[in-house]
Amino acid sequence: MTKTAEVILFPRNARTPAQFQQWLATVLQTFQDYLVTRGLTLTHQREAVLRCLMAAQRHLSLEDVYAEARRKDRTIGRATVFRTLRLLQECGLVAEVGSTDGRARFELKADRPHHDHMICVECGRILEFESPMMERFQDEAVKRHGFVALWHRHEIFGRCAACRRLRGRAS
Amino acid sequence: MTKTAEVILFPRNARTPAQFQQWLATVLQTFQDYLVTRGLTLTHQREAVLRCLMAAQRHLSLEDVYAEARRKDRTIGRATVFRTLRLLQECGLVAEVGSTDGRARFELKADRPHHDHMICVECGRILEFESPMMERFQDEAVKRHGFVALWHRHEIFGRCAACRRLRGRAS
DNA sequence: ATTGATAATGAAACTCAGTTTCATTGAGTG
DNA sequence: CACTCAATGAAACTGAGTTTCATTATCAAT
Ligand SMILES: [Mn+2]
Ligand SMILES: [Mn+2]
Ligand SMILES: [Zn+2]
Ligand SMILES: [Zn+2]
Repeated sequence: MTKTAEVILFPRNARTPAQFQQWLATVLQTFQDYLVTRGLTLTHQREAVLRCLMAAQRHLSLEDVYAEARRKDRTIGRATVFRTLRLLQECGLVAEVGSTDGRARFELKADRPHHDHMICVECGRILEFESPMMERFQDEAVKRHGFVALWHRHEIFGRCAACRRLRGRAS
Repeated sequence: MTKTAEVILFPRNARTPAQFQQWLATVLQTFQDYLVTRGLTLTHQREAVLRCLMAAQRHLSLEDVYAEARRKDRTIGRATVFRTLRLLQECGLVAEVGSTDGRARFELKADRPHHDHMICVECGRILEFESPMMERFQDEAVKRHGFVALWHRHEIFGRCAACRRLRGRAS
């Protein structure tokens, strides 16, 4: 049987400031291109939201983004953050991720391959992993049922290694 | 490469009335056993909620169960349905399933093996399938990260065969 | 039967993440 | 400078889910 390859994607590999700027420029361009097709413009508020997500080393909630963006610009509104997150999802740059506390989290899809999530019910940490074999058998299953997949969500809830070590043998 | 085995579980295989009664008795007993350990009792309201889920040929929302149970007993309350659904989840008889309309759906885990879901974004239909291979590679991935899985949710959103036929070539 | 303790219930109120409204501001055009 | 319309943020609204609370059912011990 073929070997599975999995990779932890967070924390994101360090980028030099120069590399970050490069990446930022690319992603901003992608966003702007989308906005143009909709007759919209890339405002500084919209850019701020995107920058927050790009700088983050974890999955942010709407409220997280709002708080973070607000540190730079005291007047930015929750509504704008909400609307920008929707735009970013529409153009495929951002995806929603499950959580254990009832608040949706968001992640950049920009520069990363598809992956699934393990979510720790203890500490809320989200572990990202890839499993090409799982994706492969999923494709098979979908085809077999004449279904056409648009997107999927595969989230495994449980306890992460760190929390198990901390709490001892109790599961 | 090994062949994957998938089975559509809904609509549930027909049961003779006698078989249904048998099944009902078993499941009710399981529920009651759990309630006893908590010092609670199996009331007729609680039984009604469970009966609704057992009789249903589709995934019901809280509101669905409430409406259905209400047809039998005009005074049953939304709060009781809510609380009963929670009890049923706690004892492992019922699980929550995703949806496309923002309302959680529930399904009996009672007599069925683990399975995942394909959810049609067009008609809301929920297709159930099993993929032992997927589960296998999932287990591998989980172990590799020192994670302990408690439960998981694997939901594929897209268009079902029926809706694609209806709407023509457009995806 | 009567009492007292506690489980159970349902109507209504509340929560809160998410979403919309609306008056105002800003950016661009002729 | 008008004029148009995208964009914004404060505040109001929404609605699934959840809790509160006054009332009712259950049942064990008199
Ligand atoms: Mn996947
Ligand atoms: Mn599964
Ligand atoms: Zn953890
Ligand atoms: Zn469909």
